[in-house]
Amino acid sequence: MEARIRRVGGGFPGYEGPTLPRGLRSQRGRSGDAAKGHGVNLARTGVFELLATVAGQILQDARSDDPNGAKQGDGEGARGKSQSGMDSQISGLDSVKDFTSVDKPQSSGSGNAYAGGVTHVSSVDEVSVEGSNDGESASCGARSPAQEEDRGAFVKDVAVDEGSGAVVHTKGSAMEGVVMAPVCDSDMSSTQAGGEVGSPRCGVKEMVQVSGTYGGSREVERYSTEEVGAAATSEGMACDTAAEERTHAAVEVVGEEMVVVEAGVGVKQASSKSEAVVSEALVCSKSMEAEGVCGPMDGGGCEGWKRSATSVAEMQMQCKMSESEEYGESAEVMEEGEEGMEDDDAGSMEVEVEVEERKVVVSGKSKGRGGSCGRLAVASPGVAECKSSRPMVRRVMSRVEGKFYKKEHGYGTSQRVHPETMTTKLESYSRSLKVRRAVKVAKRNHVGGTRAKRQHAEMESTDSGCSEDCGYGKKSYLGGMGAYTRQRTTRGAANKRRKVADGSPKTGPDLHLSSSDLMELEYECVGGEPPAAAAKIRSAKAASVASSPTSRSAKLGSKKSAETHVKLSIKSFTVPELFVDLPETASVGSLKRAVMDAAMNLLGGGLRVRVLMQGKKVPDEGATLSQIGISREAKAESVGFMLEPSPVVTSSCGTGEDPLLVLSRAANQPAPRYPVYGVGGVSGMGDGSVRCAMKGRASKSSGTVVDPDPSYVPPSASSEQEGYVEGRRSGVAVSVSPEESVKGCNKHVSERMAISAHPTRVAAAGALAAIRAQADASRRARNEVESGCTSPESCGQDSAVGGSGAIILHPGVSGGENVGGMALVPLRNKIARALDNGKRRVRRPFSVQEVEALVHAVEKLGTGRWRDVKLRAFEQAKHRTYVDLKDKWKTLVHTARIAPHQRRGEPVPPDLLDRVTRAHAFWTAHAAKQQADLDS
DNA sequence: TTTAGGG
DNA sequence: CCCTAAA
Repeated sequence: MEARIRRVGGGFPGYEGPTLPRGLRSQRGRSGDAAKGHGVNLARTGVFELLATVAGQILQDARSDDPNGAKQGDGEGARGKSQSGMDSQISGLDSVKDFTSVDKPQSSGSGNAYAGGVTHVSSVDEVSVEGSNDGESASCGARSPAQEEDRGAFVKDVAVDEGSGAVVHTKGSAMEGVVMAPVCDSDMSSTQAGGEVGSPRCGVKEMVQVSGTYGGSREVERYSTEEVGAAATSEGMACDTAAEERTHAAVEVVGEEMVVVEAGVGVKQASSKSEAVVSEALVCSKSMEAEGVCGPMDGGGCEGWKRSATSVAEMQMQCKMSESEEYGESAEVMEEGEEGMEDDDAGSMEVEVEVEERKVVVSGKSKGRGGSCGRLAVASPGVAECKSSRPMVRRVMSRVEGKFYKKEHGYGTSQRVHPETMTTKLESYSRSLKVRRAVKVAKRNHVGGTRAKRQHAEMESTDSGCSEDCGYGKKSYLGGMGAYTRQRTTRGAANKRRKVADGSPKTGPDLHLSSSDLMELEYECVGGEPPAAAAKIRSAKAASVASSPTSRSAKLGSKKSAETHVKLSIKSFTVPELFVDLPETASVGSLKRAVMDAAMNLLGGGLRVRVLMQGKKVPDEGATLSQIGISREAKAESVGFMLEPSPVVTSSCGTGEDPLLVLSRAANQPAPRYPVYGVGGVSGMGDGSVRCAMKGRASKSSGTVVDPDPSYVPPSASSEQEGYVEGRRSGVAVSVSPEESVKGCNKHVSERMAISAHPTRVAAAGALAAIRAQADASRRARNEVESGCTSPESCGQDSAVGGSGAIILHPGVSGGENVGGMALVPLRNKIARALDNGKRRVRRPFSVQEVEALVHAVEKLGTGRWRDVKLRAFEQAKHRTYVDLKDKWKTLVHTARIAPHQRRGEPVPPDLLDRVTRAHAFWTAHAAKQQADLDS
């Protein structure tokens, strides 16, 4: 009886949350699948990113050459499509900056009409917005394919990079270095991605933001602007970062109501002169009504400029457009007669930002409805500090709607916050070194406290690249096939039955490694500078710990610090031979593509990382590094890594025996999805990460759980440090879930290769050469100002290679498993549906952020409109179907009713459960009433 | 395809 | 999460 009636309400009385943009409905036409089809290219990209991640530093030089380029996500080249550019924003994070005092601009521009929505933050140094426009960079990863879709969702993450030169500069006056970065939130919902799911970009370190959001997070959006100090300082490498200095300012908007501005200032050398820069970001949040500044436009979404926003004006236009969309939605809503409250507009927001004790830079208040555009100005008072490697953790207290959320920010990191969940903590840090890409972000959020533990996975962890579902960044742990625990349903009785399986989760499962985490770990190893990244992480954790009950992370962190770290520099991976078959008449471009395809397919088929010592495969997965000979004293040369196809067998993940890490799932894996990116933006949550399930190992190895999907940010980047990973990637976490990624983001990626013997073939060497050539080319291109990639493909390739820079194929060394003399033929399909194979999807527990997003959406939409809930809050979370959301709601309702000690899994904040209870009661009553009315 | 529910 | 009946 309930069903169907519910549509009417606009929100239940108790619901006070900000309203989300509803533009989604308009999408109704799109079938659920809409999401499914995007991003073909992305998929590829994602794969590459994975490789990149894994590979780590290859091609460093390339990067080092161009600072700007470095930022980008690179791997994405594939994406050819436009959107990618934006994502990268995060990348730049690493750079260190100082705050220099800048005061200028506060006033600038602010004259806007928006009702109070303007916040000014002034940051020192020049601020530029970094949008990764570069074609190359295209780190799209961050964004989930979904994001790319119509909606403008992405906008959020847009950053304009000056470095790229042409790009956006609007006002450019260098002098001021002011850059306007418009942000649009097209819809709250869509945004997240960055997360997610976005993007999940796989493992993109830099991309954190993306969509990770999970699902949904549209509500929170984050913008970050980075500036590259054009100025002089480029040389000061001391800080390790690259020459360029950047200032990173991120603004997050949650829902409409909240705007958080995060200003990260890279530390630059003190000596360097810092010029005050002001960055202003225009944020058009949907909430902000178009009324004000932005005029309505017809939909176009912000997407347009993601890629190459050329001018501010355009951006603004975009904003407008996006806004209009929302409007449209509202209108629609009205038509439907929802009485509810559209909270969207209402509310006031205050943001307080505390930067390293420096002062609150921003404090703004915006009030509901009126503000169409908010402008943020960041002023950074202090002088910069340079702590080189150390990440600074800043806490930002944001008060939204009377609630405070703490956020911690690492240097340069920008993350997306899950829309609804303010609690997400993001931390991004960038490592300097030559390679900046190392930046990662680990986010963690927990309101209640996450119990996830993170361990140093050492070599084991690898999936970095993996998962990002578009948007969310969460970590999921893989229980392993066997370990998989069945979710409890709301029914109480059910619990008992399946308990057997559950046991594991609690014990070991707590540990979650997010892809981002993994990345970090790797870096730690590689960089050896535990201090920097590690420290950051630690600090972040510590901070997070404070808020979370469980202090595991803290423990881990401390423990970790005590250990001796091994520094490894991975220059290349050995991969199985790849053969491509081309006619002599084929063009070089064809060759490149063929190679790329081969590589991608290989990846798509699932790769594992094998550790080689003295050229021999390391068999014992459980052995410590020191046991197998990897120690500080050991020669780096003795250690090698090899990428090999993961076994077709399902167990790749679960098998603990092999020291291989599965980068991507084997085809037969349950969900071979590769998350490409997280979301865009914040949403970063994009999901895209691929999750590698490290089955069983979690407990054994201590918690190495890989969470594939950091990307999604539920709202965006909800990657949690511990709990999730969002791929988060750098600022935003994006997590990708393998499955989703495939589905949503990259369908094609998942293809597998079949091998067939073929007479003519081009040796891998040739392929490698081609790849390298491309990498070089891409590198160069990067340096150039803006590279427009004309052809998506080529672009994609380049970026993928160069950006991720990671993978280099070595023909000579083929792992034992190579297929000799065969041509790789991709088999398409298949991966996508694990279920078809009878496999169960990998379990991906909802993160607090996701829960928050879900609750928020349900408060507004009610139960019985799961599709709308999905679109509204989890559009970018490809792995969350409306059925999943419905199921989750069911479990939440149940959870709220049982005693806390009976609850399992990551604790859901009491306040959230209260909201669940209230919303459930409200909507149940509402449905009953509706039914009664009908009956009568 | 969505919704609603049982499992 | 899965599976399915209904719609």
